[in-house]
Amino acid sequence: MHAGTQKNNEKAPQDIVRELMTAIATGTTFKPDQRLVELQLCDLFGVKRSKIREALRKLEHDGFVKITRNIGAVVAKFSRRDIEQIYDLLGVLDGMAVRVATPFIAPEQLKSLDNILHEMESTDDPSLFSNYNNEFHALLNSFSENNRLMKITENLRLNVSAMGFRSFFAPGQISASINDHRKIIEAIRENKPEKAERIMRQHLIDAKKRLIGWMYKSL
Amino acid sequence: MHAGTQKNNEKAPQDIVRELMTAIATGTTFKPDQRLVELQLCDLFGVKRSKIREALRKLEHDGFVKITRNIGAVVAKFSRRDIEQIYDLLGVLDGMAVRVATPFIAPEQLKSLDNILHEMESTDDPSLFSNYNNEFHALLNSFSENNRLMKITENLRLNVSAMGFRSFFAPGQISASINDHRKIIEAIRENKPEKAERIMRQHLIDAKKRLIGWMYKSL
DNA sequence: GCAAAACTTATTGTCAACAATTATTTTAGT
DNA sequence: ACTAAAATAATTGTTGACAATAAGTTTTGC
Repeated sequence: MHAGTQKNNEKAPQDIVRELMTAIATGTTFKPDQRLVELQLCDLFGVKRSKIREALRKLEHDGFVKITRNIGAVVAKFSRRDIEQIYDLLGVLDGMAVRVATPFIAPEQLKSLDNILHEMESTDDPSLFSNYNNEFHALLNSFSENNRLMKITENLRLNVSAMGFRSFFAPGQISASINDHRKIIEAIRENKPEKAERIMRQHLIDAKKRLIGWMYKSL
Repeated sequence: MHAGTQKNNEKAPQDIVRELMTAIATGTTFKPDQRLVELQLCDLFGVKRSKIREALRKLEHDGFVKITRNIGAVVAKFSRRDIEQIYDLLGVLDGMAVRVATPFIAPEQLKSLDNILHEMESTDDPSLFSNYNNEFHALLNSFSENNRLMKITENLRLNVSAMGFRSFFAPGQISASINDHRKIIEAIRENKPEKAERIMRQHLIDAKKRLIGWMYKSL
């Protein structure tokens, strides 16, 4: 069925944002610096221009596109500096989350974290691994019961994905990540918030270094 | 160039957001739970409805209003939990900022921080003090050269202001704040990033406790 | 042939009218 | 006088048309 004919109406504008966001984040449909033409998106998503415009504004606010007046939206391109900024922020925020959450994490919650870790251990597909990794951190952050923190970190992670490469292609990233997560779970089990925070911070600093080193290895 | 003069039109939509944001944040014009009617805002700002709508969406995204379908925007109301969340986040983010910045802060930058501190010492108007306080933290955060962090913390601080009370009415807040800032500057001068971070964190934890204690003193 | 100017097309920005929904007032019944 | 239903008004949501601007194409002058 063609784009125009929606028997029963209405994709929620929120869904458009989601779809566009993941389309950008996975990099399957749109690439950095690509221009996003409103009418084309209308066709693609089968909605009217007002919805698309609204969605694009939200995406701009979240850093996925850059909108220039009379020119429109282009997919954001991230610099080395951007990557460093994002990982630094994730370090302190994820660290805070695990510190706050640790004293209150119930055994079954710990178990669910452990389950995700097991999934991570049983795959070597970087893309799949990345999904589990995001799941792990998102779940852990949710235990902090700070929904602002949740939203910020979720957004930062999506931005990382939107950079167009898979972080876990960097050599050593996967095994180091598994190791770190194991240590984090251990610290939670021991009910040592500060220790968990320290490990989490270092975990993201190391990931940043490995990633940057891999991306700019030729330099 | 102020509100009202619409001979030649064109107030940038960005300016509308700013004005509305500060109007909400200062609490002079709008109060929590107040409904913001689009046409009234059009009148007030002398712009068309499309601009207002766009501005309101941005404000919603930043947490200043809540938009409900077919009802519209109402000024956000913050709970005790919100305050705790915001201060916790500010603690780790401002802490990170000062840690990252400390090794690179030049003498004249330190001087400008010191100048703001002197201004803080020479007033006892809580509202004015609050402005200087925001200025201090914003300047310090800018030295971290992490513009994402800048944006996040700026927003969180505006949210604090939007709560409709002035944080520095809480007893002891002003003198304790001056003391903490002095210690932070000292740590920067000694070039001790981790120490500065620790003090900054504690600074915001203490502020949170004092504020919460004051707000809910009857309990 | 090439650069600049003029023209054409494509795209975004703005607006006013209308539709859909919610809030308020009036009316009717007991 | 009170409640519930109906009617009215106020408000937000959506759309298509048009204006303003940028991008692309052809023409012109040299």
